[in-house]
Amino acid sequence: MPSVMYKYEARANIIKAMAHPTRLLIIEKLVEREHCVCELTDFVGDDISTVSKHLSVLKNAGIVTDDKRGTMVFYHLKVPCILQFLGCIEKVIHDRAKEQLASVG
Amino acid sequence: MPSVMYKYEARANIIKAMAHPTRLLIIEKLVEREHCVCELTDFVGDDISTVSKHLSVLKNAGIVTDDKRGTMVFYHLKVPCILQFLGCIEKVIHDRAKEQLASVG
DNA sequence: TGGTTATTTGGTAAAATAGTAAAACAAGCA
DNA sequence: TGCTTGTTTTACTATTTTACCAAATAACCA
Repeated sequence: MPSVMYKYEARANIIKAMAHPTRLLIIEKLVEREHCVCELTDFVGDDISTVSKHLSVLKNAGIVTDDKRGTMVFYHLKVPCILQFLGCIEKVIHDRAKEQLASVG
Repeated sequence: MPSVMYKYEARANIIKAMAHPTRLLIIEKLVEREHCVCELTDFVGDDISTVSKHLSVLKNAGIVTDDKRGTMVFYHLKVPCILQFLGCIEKVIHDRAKEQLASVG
Protein backbone atom coordinates (compact mmCIF):
# COMPACT_ATOMS: atom_id res chain seq x y z
CA MET A 1 0.00 0.00 0.00
CA PRO A 2 1.43 3.40 -0.95
CA SER A 3 2.63 5.45 1.99
CA VAL A 4 0.54 8.44 0.87
CA MET A 5 -2.55 6.52 1.83
CA TYR A 6 -3.43 8.87 4.71
CA LYS A 7 -4.01 11.55 2.08
CA TYR A 8 -6.57 9.39 0.35
CA GLU A 9 -8.20 8.57 3.65
CA ALA A 10 -8.67 12.27 4.36
CA ARG A 11 -10.26 12.73 0.97
CA ALA A 12 -12.43 9.66 1.34
CA ASN A 13 -13.74 10.92 4.67
CA ILE A 14 -14.97 14.12 3.10
CA ILE A 15 -16.54 12.29 0.19
CA LYS A 16 -18.15 9.84 2.59
CA ALA A 17 -19.76 12.77 4.37
CA MET A 18 -21.44 13.70 1.08
CA ALA A 19 -22.44 10.15 0.24
CA HIS A 20 -25.98 10.19 1.57
CA PRO A 21 -29.13 11.26 -0.26
CA THR A 22 -30.39 13.43 2.57
CA ARG A 23 -27.04 15.14 2.97
CA LEU A 24 -26.90 15.88 -0.75
CA LEU A 25 -30.35 17.38 -0.50
CA ILE A 26 -29.22 19.53 2.40
CA ILE A 27 -26.09 20.64 0.55
CA GLU A 28 -28.11 21.70 -2.45
CA LYS A 29 -30.56 23.55 -0.25
CA LEU A 30 -27.71 25.40 1.42
CA VAL A 31 -26.43 26.66 -1.91
CA GLU A 32 -29.16 29.31 -2.08
CA ARG A 33 -28.53 30.58 1.45
CA GLU A 34 -27.99 29.50 5.03
CA HIS A 35 -30.81 27.70 6.81
CA CYS A 36 -31.59 26.77 10.40
CA VAL A 37 -32.03 23.17 11.47
CA CYS A 38 -35.78 23.65 11.72
CA GLU A 39 -36.10 24.84 8.12
CA LEU A 40 -33.98 21.97 6.88
CA THR A 41 -36.06 19.55 8.94
CA ASP A 42 -39.27 20.80 7.31
CA PHE A 43 -37.64 20.54 3.92
CA VAL A 44 -36.19 17.07 4.35
CA GLY A 45 -39.08 15.62 6.30
CA ASP A 46 -37.06 13.41 8.66
CA ASP A 47 -36.97 13.64 12.42
CA ILE A 48 -35.11 16.71 13.63
CA SER A 49 -32.58 14.57 15.48
CA THR A 50 -31.80 12.78 12.24
CA VAL A 51 -31.29 16.05 10.39
CA SER A 52 -29.17 17.40 13.20
CA LYS A 53 -26.94 14.36 13.00
CA HIS A 54 -26.57 14.70 9.24
CA LEU A 55 -25.55 18.31 9.76
CA SER A 56 -22.96 17.33 12.32
CA VAL A 57 -21.49 14.87 9.83
CA LEU A 58 -21.21 17.66 7.25
CA LYS A 59 -19.74 19.98 9.85
CA ASN A 60 -17.13 17.50 11.01
CA ALA A 61 -16.11 17.01 7.42
CA GLY A 62 -15.63 20.76 7.01
CA ILE A 63 -18.33 21.10 4.37
CA VAL A 64 -20.61 23.41 6.35
CA THR A 65 -20.24 25.78 9.29
CA ASP A 66 -22.76 26.53 12.00
CA ASP A 67 -23.69 29.79 13.62
CA LYS A 68 -25.86 29.92 16.70
CA ARG A 69 -28.15 32.93 16.89
CA GLY A 70 -30.50 32.87 19.83
CA THR A 71 -32.01 29.44 20.14
CA MET A 72 -31.52 28.66 16.49
CA VAL A 73 -28.49 27.24 14.73
CA PHE A 74 -27.89 28.31 11.16
CA TYR A 75 -25.84 26.20 8.82
CA HIS A 76 -24.11 27.47 5.75
CA LEU A 77 -22.22 25.86 2.92
CA LYS A 78 -18.52 26.47 3.13
CA VAL A 79 -17.43 24.93 -0.14
CA PRO A 80 -19.60 25.97 -3.09
CA CYS A 81 -17.27 24.19 -5.51
CA ILE A 82 -19.05 21.04 -4.47
CA LEU A 83 -21.79 22.09 -6.87
CA GLN A 84 -19.55 21.70 -9.90
CA PHE A 85 -18.97 18.19 -8.77
CA LEU A 86 -22.65 17.46 -8.71
CA GLY A 87 -22.67 18.46 -12.37
CA CYS A 88 -20.04 15.82 -13.01
CA ILE A 89 -22.14 13.26 -11.16
CA GLU A 90 -25.10 14.13 -13.36
CA LYS A 91 -22.91 13.36 -16.33
CA VAL A 92 -22.19 9.89 -14.98
CA ILE A 93 -25.90 9.27 -14.47
CA HIS A 94 -26.76 10.61 -17.89
CA ASP A 95 -24.07 8.57 -19.67
CA ARG A 96 -25.21 5.44 -17.95
CA ALA A 97 -28.84 6.02 -18.83
CA LYS A 98 -27.86 6.52 -22.44
CA GLU A 99 -25.90 3.27 -22.51
CA GLN A 100 -28.73 1.32 -20.99
CA LEU A 101 -31.06 2.62 -23.66
CA ALA A 102 -28.53 1.67 -26.33
CA SER A 103 -28.14 -1.85 -24.96
CA VAL A 104 -31.90 -2.35 -24.86
CA GLY A 105 -32.88 -0.84 -28.21
CA MET B 1 -39.41 13.58 2.24
CA PRO B 2 -39.30 15.25 -1.19
CA SER B 3 -40.54 13.07 -4.01
CA VAL B 4 -37.35 13.73 -6.00
CA MET B 5 -35.44 11.66 -3.48
CA TYR B 6 -34.65 8.91 -5.98
CA LYS B 7 -32.54 11.46 -7.83
CA TYR B 8 -30.46 12.09 -4.73
CA GLU B 9 -30.17 8.39 -4.10
CA ALA B 10 -28.73 7.90 -7.56
CA ARG B 11 -26.20 10.64 -6.91
CA ALA B 12 -25.36 9.30 -3.49
CA ASN B 13 -24.68 5.86 -4.93
CA ILE B 14 -22.06 7.27 -7.26
CA ILE B 15 -20.47 9.34 -4.54
CA LYS B 16 -20.50 6.36 -2.22
CA ALA B 17 -18.56 4.41 -4.82
CA MET B 18 -15.84 7.05 -4.66
CA ALA B 19 -15.81 7.26 -0.89
CA HIS B 20 -13.00 4.81 -0.26
CA PRO B 21 -9.26 5.56 -0.07
CA THR B 22 -8.27 2.64 -2.28
CA ARG B 23 -10.86 3.51 -4.89
CA LEU B 24 -9.68 7.12 -4.95
CA LEU B 25 -6.16 5.84 -5.46
CA ILE B 26 -7.37 3.66 -8.32
CA ILE B 27 -9.29 6.54 -9.89
CA GLU B 28 -6.25 8.75 -9.79
CA LYS B 29 -4.10 6.02 -11.28
CA LEU B 30 -6.59 5.54 -14.10
CA VAL B 31 -6.37 9.21 -15.04
CA GLU B 32 -3.03 8.67 -16.79
CA ARG B 33 -4.23 5.67 -18.81
CA GLU B 34 -6.13 2.41 -18.56
CA HIS B 35 -4.70 -0.39 -16.41
CA CYS B 36 -5.38 -4.09 -15.96
CA VAL B 37 -6.43 -5.53 -12.61
CA CYS B 38 -2.98 -7.02 -12.16
CA GLU B 39 -1.23 -3.66 -12.55
CA LEU B 40 -3.65 -2.00 -10.16
CA THR B 41 -3.15 -4.82 -7.69
CA ASP B 42 0.62 -4.28 -7.73
CA PHE B 43 0.11 -0.56 -7.33
CA VAL B 44 -2.41 -0.73 -4.52
CA GLY B 45 -0.84 -3.68 -2.73
CA ASP B 46 -4.08 -5.37 -1.64
CA ASP B 47 -5.23 -8.86 -2.54
CA ILE B 48 -6.35 -9.13 -6.16
CA SER B 49 -9.86 -10.17 -5.12
CA THR B 50 -10.11 -7.02 -3.04
CA VAL B 51 -8.95 -4.84 -5.92
CA SER B 52 -11.30 -6.62 -8.28
CA LYS B 53 -14.17 -5.93 -5.96
CA HIS B 54 -13.28 -2.27 -5.71
CA LEU B 55 -13.22 -2.12 -9.49
CA SER B 56 -16.62 -3.74 -9.73
CA VAL B 57 -17.98 -1.12 -7.34
CA LEU B 58 -16.61 1.63 -9.58
CA LYS B 59 -17.94 -0.12 -12.65
CA ASN B 60 -21.43 -0.55 -11.22
CA ALA B 61 -21.45 3.13 -10.37
CA GLY B 62 -20.58 3.98 -13.98
CA ILE B 63 -17.25 5.59 -13.09
CA VAL B 64 -15.07 3.15 -15.03
CA THR B 65 -15.54 0.74 -17.92
CA ASP B 66 -13.84 -2.58 -18.43
CA ASP B 67 -12.46 -4.17 -21.54
CA LYS B 68 -11.42 -7.79 -21.65
CA ARG B 69 -8.45 -8.50 -23.89
CA GLY B 70 -7.27 -12.09 -23.72
CA THR B 71 -7.14 -13.15 -20.11
CA MET B 72 -6.68 -9.66 -18.82
CA VAL B 73 -9.28 -7.04 -18.04
CA PHE B 74 -8.40 -3.40 -18.57
CA TYR B 75 -10.22 -0.67 -16.72
CA HIS B 76 -10.47 2.89 -17.84
CA LEU B 77 -11.83 6.06 -16.30
CA LYS B 78 -15.01 7.17 -17.91
CA VAL B 79 -15.49 10.46 -16.12
CA PRO B 80 -12.36 12.59 -16.01
CA CYS B 81 -14.30 15.50 -14.53
CA ILE B 82 -14.01 13.66 -11.24
CA LEU B 83 -10.53 15.10 -11.03
CA GLN B 84 -11.81 18.66 -10.74
CA PHE B 85 -13.81 17.51 -7.82
CA LEU B 86 -10.73 16.20 -6.09
CA GLY B 87 -9.40 19.74 -6.31
CA CYS B 88 -12.47 20.93 -4.45
CA ILE B 89 -11.92 18.26 -1.80
CA GLU B 90 -8.36 19.47 -1.37
CA LYS B 91 -9.77 22.91 -0.70
CA VAL B 92 -11.93 21.54 2.10
CA ILE B 93 -8.92 19.83 3.63
CA HIS B 94 -6.77 22.91 3.27
CA ASP B 95 -9.39 25.25 4.75
CA ARG B 96 -9.85 23.00 7.69
CA ALA B 97 -6.14 22.73 8.33
CA LYS B 98 -5.88 26.52 8.25
CA GLU B 99 -8.69 26.90 10.77
CA GLN B 100 -7.20 24.40 13.11
CA LEU B 101 -3.93 26.29 13.04
CA ALA B 102 -5.80 29.54 13.71
CA SER B 103 -7.71 28.08 16.66
CA VAL B 104 -4.50 26.76 18.20
CA GLY B 105 -2.23 29.76 17.70
C1' DT C 1 -37.39 30.61 38.69
C1' DG C 2 -40.35 28.09 35.49
C1' DG C 3 -41.91 27.39 30.87
C1' DT C 4 -41.22 27.26 25.95
C1' DT C 5 -38.68 26.58 21.76
C1' DA C 6 -34.62 24.85 19.17
C1' DT C 7 -31.07 21.70 18.96
C1' DT C 8 -27.96 17.96 20.36
C1' DT C 9 -26.86 13.62 22.49
C1' DG C 10 -27.38 8.74 23.89
C1' DG C 11 -29.23 4.30 23.20
C1' DT C 12 -30.67 0.73 20.18
C1' DA C 13 -32.37 -2.16 16.40
C1' DA C 14 -32.12 -2.62 11.52
C1' DA C 15 -29.68 -2.01 7.29
C1' DA C 16 -25.62 -1.33 4.61
C1' DT C 17 -20.75 -1.98 3.76
C1' DA C 18 -15.99 -3.86 4.06
C1' DG C 19 -12.73 -7.44 3.74
C1' DT C 20 -11.14 -11.86 2.41
C1' DA C 21 -10.78 -16.79 1.52
C1' DA C 22 -12.50 -20.21 -1.37
C1' DA C 23 -14.86 -21.59 -5.36
C1' DA C 24 -15.97 -20.63 -10.09
C1' DC C 25 -15.07 -19.06 -14.57
C1' DA C 26 -12.68 -17.96 -19.00
C1' DA C 27 -8.80 -17.87 -22.19
C1' DG C 28 -4.79 -19.75 -24.00
C1' DC C 29 -1.69 -23.48 -24.67
C1' DA C 30 0.41 -28.29 -24.59
C1' DT D 1 -8.83 -32.73 -22.90
C1' DG D 2 -6.41 -31.05 -19.02
C1' DC D 3 -3.28 -27.55 -17.03
C1' DT D 4 -2.06 -22.81 -15.99
C1' DT D 5 -2.86 -18.04 -15.50
C1' DG D 6 -5.80 -14.02 -14.73
C1' DT D 7 -10.03 -12.44 -13.06
C1' DT D 8 -14.66 -12.59 -10.96
C1' DT D 9 -18.18 -14.22 -7.91
C1' DT D 10 -19.79 -16.14 -3.74
C1' DA D 11 -20.24 -16.69 1.06
C1' DC D 12 -19.38 -15.30 5.38
C1' DT D 13 -18.19 -12.43 9.53
C1' DA D 14 -17.09 -8.00 11.40
C1' DT D 15 -17.82 -3.31 11.33
C1' DT D 16 -20.13 0.88 10.32
C1' DT D 17 -24.06 3.63 9.37
C1' DT D 18 -28.73 4.95 9.82
C1' DA D 19 -33.17 6.42 11.90
C1' DC D 20 -36.02 6.99 15.48
C1' DC D 21 -37.30 7.94 20.33
C1' DA D 22 -36.36 9.87 24.64
C1' DA D 23 -33.58 12.54 27.52
C1' DA D 24 -30.42 16.42 28.01
C1' DT D 25 -28.90 21.04 26.95
C1' DA D 26 -29.21 25.94 25.75
C1' DA D 27 -31.35 30.41 25.04
C1' DC D 28 -34.90 33.26 25.71
C1' DC D 29 -39.05 35.32 27.99
C1' DA D 30 -42.58 36.04 31.57
